[in-house]
Amino acid sequence: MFQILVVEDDASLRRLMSAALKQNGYQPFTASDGVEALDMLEKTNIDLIISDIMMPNMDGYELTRQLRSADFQMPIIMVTAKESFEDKKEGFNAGTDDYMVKPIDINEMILRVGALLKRSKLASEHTMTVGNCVLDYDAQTVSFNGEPGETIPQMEFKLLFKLLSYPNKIFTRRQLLDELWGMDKDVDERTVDVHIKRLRERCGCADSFSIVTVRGLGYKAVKQ
Amino acid sequence: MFQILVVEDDASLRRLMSAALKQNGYQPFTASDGVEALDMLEKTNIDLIISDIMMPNMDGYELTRQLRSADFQMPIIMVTAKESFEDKKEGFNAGTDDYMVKPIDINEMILRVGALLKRSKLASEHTMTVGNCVLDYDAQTVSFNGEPGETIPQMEFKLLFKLLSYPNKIFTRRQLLDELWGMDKDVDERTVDVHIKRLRERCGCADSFSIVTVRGLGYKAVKQ
DNA sequence: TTCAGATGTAAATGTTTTGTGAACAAAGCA
DNA sequence: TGCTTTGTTCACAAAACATTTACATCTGAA
Repeated sequence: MFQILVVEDDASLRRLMSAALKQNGYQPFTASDGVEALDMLEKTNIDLIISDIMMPNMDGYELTRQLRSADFQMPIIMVTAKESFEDKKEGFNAGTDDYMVKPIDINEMILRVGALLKRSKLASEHTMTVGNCVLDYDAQTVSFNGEPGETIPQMEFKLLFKLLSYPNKIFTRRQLLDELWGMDKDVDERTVDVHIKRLRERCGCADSFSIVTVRGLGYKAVKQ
Repeated sequence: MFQILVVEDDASLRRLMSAALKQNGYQPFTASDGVEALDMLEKTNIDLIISDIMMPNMDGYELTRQLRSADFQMPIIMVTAKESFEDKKEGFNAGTDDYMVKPIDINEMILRVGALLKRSKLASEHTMTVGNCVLDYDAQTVSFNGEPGETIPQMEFKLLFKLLSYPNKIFTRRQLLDELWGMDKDVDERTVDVHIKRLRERCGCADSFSIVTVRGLGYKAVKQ
């Protein structure tokens, strides 16, 4: 059973979220601010966190940053009152995985939780197999036809992993730069092209996927 | 733009709901009973239905059942006069997604519509199905008969998506240029013809729609 | 039926986007 | 430090696509 931590200072909303999670087969834990949350994380094995941004003592961003720097890798859903770009930007910099805007739709929350857990479970298996190709996230290696894995450059690996995690989904260059390089970096969009080119060469022997250009939009991985 | 069908026999309430939806950026369609509603569903691509329960000819439950068995998957909000458990039970059995009790709070209605659309959009991953043809908005692909989708050029995709979103609606070339190319662009109207031609070739194997010329006016997609 | 205007279509043209090699910069390492 | 690997930028070639053009064909009103 997945364990989910709800960090929210409004007690009635916290109860509502907690009840909905329980009803959907998750085990909820709660905290009313970031300090309590960190404390709770010490004592439990949390799989996913839903956290408000505005909280006393320690806000959601700070919580996220502390978690990530303490090497906690679970998905984090941030809850925000305002749907502003600045918020999202700061959130993603801090290492957030998803966003919800208040007032929260409980059904939507359950859906997002399910989606993130599914994805993170996949990611936490640490390997991804696509046809004759195996990616190992920990070793940052790619291997074909069962041969010993080859360590490949970080950027190429991240890019490949991202694309293969969402087959068929088109990523714009900007999206890839934001998500893989980071919002703050000021890198030319053409850089993506170069990494894509190198990836294509490297994955020439892949039998079950290819990286496809969608002119005017970006790139996507297509499974064959 | 999301298209919402209001099924309600009280004309003044229907108008009120319709106006509120329009004001909030949705495109409302109306029907006064279940039979009319089914008719309307043939001619449009409705994203969500708000339906009264008590109506002449065919009540809301029956409508829901017929829709679900005809494989329509859009969310349905039921409007009921009495807040009885039996009602809700029957409604959820029939396949309803949400409930509202009369007298309707228009703001609440808009909120519920927004929430449901967000959810169904998440779940359906942005696809539109018309007969044997599936358009995937994220992947910009078109597929027929369940075969793997083919990525098609942006303009063709936008054009096809637009036409199929409003089956039977006639678009003038000027309208299409303004809405798909953008007001500012100064493009010859004949350009539309060329894209239409290419689309027709591409969609030759579509079994349930075709793109029809309306001489002197423009083009429309017709469901068969 | 005729004819003018509307539409279909192939091909030419123009524009934008992408691929790619090479050079350079930065980081990691012995 | 000097060497190797990785990441980025740039410039130009190549490709993809959009648009225009020119002409054939169709349509409906007179």
